[in-house]
Amino acid sequence: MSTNGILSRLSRPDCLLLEPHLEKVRLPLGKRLERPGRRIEHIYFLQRGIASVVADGPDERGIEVGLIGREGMTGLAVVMDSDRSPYETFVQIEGEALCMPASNLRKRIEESPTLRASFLRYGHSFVVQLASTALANGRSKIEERLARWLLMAHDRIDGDEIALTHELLALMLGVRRPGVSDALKLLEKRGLIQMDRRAIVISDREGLKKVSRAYGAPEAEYQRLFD
Amino acid sequence: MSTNGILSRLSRPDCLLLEPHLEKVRLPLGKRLERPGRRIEHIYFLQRGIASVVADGPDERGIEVGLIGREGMTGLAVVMDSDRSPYETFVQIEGEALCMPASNLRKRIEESPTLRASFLRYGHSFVVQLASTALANGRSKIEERLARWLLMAHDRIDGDEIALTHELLALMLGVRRPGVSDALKLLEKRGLIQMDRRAIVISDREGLKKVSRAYGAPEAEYQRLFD
DNA sequence: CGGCGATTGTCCGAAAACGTACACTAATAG
DNA sequence: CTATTAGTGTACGTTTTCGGACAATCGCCG
Repeated sequence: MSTNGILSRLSRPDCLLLEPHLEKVRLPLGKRLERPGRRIEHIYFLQRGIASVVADGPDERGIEVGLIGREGMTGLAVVMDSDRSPYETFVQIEGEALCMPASNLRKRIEESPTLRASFLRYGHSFVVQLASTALANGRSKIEERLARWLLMAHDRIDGDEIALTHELLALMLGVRRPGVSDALKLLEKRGLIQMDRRAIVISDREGLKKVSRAYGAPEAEYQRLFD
Repeated sequence: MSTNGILSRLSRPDCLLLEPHLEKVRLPLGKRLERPGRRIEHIYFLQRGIASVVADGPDERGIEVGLIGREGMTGLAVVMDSDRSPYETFVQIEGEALCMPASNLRKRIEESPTLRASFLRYGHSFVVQLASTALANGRSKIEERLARWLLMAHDRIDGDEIALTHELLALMLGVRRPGVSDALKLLEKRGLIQMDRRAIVISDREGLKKVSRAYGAPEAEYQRLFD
């Protein structure tokens, strides 16, 4: 069922439990899927595109703490028996998702322990992603964090072209825009990527992995738990 | 029951469900409560002292991503239907905990939805803490991150004296040791802390909060969910 | 009391990232 | 086809942090 990593791995019964509530929706660029401190109304199982979870300090600009694509879902707070989170989630690269009301999800995971377990396991891999972001932010330089981000985005799209601007990337990483431009050029010089206007093409994944030291842990955890 | 923030807020029945399995243990400095990639054998509900969750890059030194004290528990991965995590958890400031086998916890949370919900809610506040660490690591300078760490530690101890060395703090924050010494002196000059050998005394919590811009979100979330 | 190890203070040059400004260039609209 | 604008390249001095070294100091043990 679906091209979503969580849904496609559900058992037949769990699948049937959700199906009546799922509705296909488009995810236009910039659409807000969750707002900080506001009740979560809908859960999105992404099929295409990328959403960012962004933390804002009290006064200052935000920084991305998590990335969600076709492997995952939004609204983990609901799975964790909460109903909101202090962070914002919005569409970074347009796509589609299957959407369902949070209240329905809450009921379904009470009915099916295996369904709940699936969501919790994804939640665990997301937790590892958060920790890995904290590690990267604390110990890696821009070039390395950029490589990590590109790899994570690459995992979540079709093809090798990631369409976004340096400006956006800078916002995500919480650094200056010229810092991103410089780092990208370094990666290009090493033959790891190519740059077009508004787009980056991944040409050497393995090379990027060597550059980015913090990539891999969440991905390994996801695979361990789902395969 | 107990001085642990989670346990003390459980309902009577949930309490009785856990009590037979809990055993009081000492937490000596440096004790490893979880090892990266290894099966989690025991869950610890801290009563006193502080444990650190540390992420290590493949080759390099680690960095702290989370802090656990009397408000919380270790072994969240088990609650998330996993059995291990890629990160290490060890005792940073000695204390005591109530300890139970992971297998028992797994069974109890299947028996009691309300018990599971309690753990999940704590898990949510911990997720927010991870995100907040990622924010601080990405956007704050050493002095600000240090203020945040001191506040988080202060929340988890009795009194105002935090006993540890600059060296340890540097490891936690993922920065150089002299960087910590310098930042501490800045905080001392502002009258926010006092320094003894191997110890730091908090003298102005509110002042520290002003310095540390990333403090507060996880704490607010914990309070919202538990009170 | 003297010595020793652990802890902290201080300094150096170098690297990384900052904030800001401005020129250039490609896509787009009129 | 030109004018406009978003996106990118580049440059400046400054701040922050790094990596490493070394001196000073404290607490403890013999």
